[in-house]
Amino acid sequence: MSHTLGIRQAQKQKTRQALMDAALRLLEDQSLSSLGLREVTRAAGVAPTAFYRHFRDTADLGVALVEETLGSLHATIGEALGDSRDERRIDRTVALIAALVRDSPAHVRFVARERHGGVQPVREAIGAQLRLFAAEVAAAFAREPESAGWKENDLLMLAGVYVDHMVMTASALLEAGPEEAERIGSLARRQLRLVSLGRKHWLDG
Amino acid sequence: MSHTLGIRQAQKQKTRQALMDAALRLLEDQSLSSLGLREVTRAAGVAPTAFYRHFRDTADLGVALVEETLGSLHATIGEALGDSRDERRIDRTVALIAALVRDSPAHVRFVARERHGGVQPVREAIGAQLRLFAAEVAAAFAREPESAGWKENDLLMLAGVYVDHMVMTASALLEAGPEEAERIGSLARRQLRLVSLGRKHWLDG
DNA sequence: CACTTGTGAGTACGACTGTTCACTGACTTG
DNA sequence: CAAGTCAGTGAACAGTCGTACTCACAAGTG
Repeated sequence: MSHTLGIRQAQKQKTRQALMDAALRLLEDQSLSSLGLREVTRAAGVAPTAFYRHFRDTADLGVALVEETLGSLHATIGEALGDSRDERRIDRTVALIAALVRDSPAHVRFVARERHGGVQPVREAIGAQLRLFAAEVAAAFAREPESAGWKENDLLMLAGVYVDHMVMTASALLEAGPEEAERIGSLARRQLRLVSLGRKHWLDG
Repeated sequence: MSHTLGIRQAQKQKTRQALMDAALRLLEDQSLSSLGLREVTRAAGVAPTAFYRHFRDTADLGVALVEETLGSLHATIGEALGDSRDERRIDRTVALIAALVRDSPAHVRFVARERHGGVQPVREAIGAQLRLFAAEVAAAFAREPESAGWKENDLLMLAGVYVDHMVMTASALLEAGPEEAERIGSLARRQLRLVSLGRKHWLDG
């Protein structure tokens, strides 16, 4: 049973999680580049020096937060894209984004904010994850008969539009309150339908 | 001749501009929420207290930077969108973005970064400007015969896709070096063409 | 001319920052 | 059960931060 972590390891993980949770809460109204190490430890109820047992600096913590937010999302998104009927897929995708924003708004806010933020390693971590998503979306499209005749490059282009659009929608849902969620969801679905129409006629000319 | 500012006013403007330029340079590798007042004045070669003569705080300076970056862009963008031929308009739009990024990368980086950044007043200022752009783009589309039968709401939806896409392209051009500019420009043009195809067939069903 | 106004300089303050170090005490291992 | 490991502590370091003062001086006004 190598699964059961020792008491020691378990408590370490707990402190690490406390630091990440505290950081995420503080990041709701500031950027990572202004997040102080002491600030985080204070909010987590830990001595400042304990921070170094888990992260090199706040940028390192940021990268860990990216992993936590986006790392477990690949399976979910692949599932939603598996639907072959266009209308259904759009509905499921938008619903997935809406659920994500509803259930963990702080995580989503963090990623949207730091995607172009002032901390390079975090920007790169997010960029890498999003490129991964785009590749998966492209692969899902490639499996459909509609994609016959498409160049791989163009499939990636299309996937890029989808992924960018998801991030934009998530961000819009965040900035608006829950009362506007339905309006934004409807807007997002129409935009995806527009893109989907473009896809259908891509090879026409 | 009320145009000629007094020597006094002129020097004040000069100091103000020096502060904004210094801030913009510092913001290339950090976010506004971590930008210090002293940091800015030090870089501008001015005493810390002089800052208060021009701005209430760094957030206020940020709003001024938004105005400087986006305020003068409305005319330019309207001109590019005036072209009625689809292909030409796409080329001109992408070229405009590329030129903007080439000529004032720091300004563009600032806007892309703070659009979802940690300083609320700046986020709102950027949001307001982008909504203004979207309205102008929608108005430009509305003038074309292709838009007959379109609901105003759908025109705004289409315009939103355009504006979001411009920001994304600008940001992508920033993160990649100049050697990748052509590849990203080509990608952006294909994505706009996809959207344009969707537009043509929007009323088909 | 004297007078008001506003700009920028200078100083000082208390609070906060990241990082280092020696240390404790609970858990793990032989 | 003893020895070793190591997450977390608390004190001290040299900085930076925003802000509140006072002050000199130049520009515009009557």
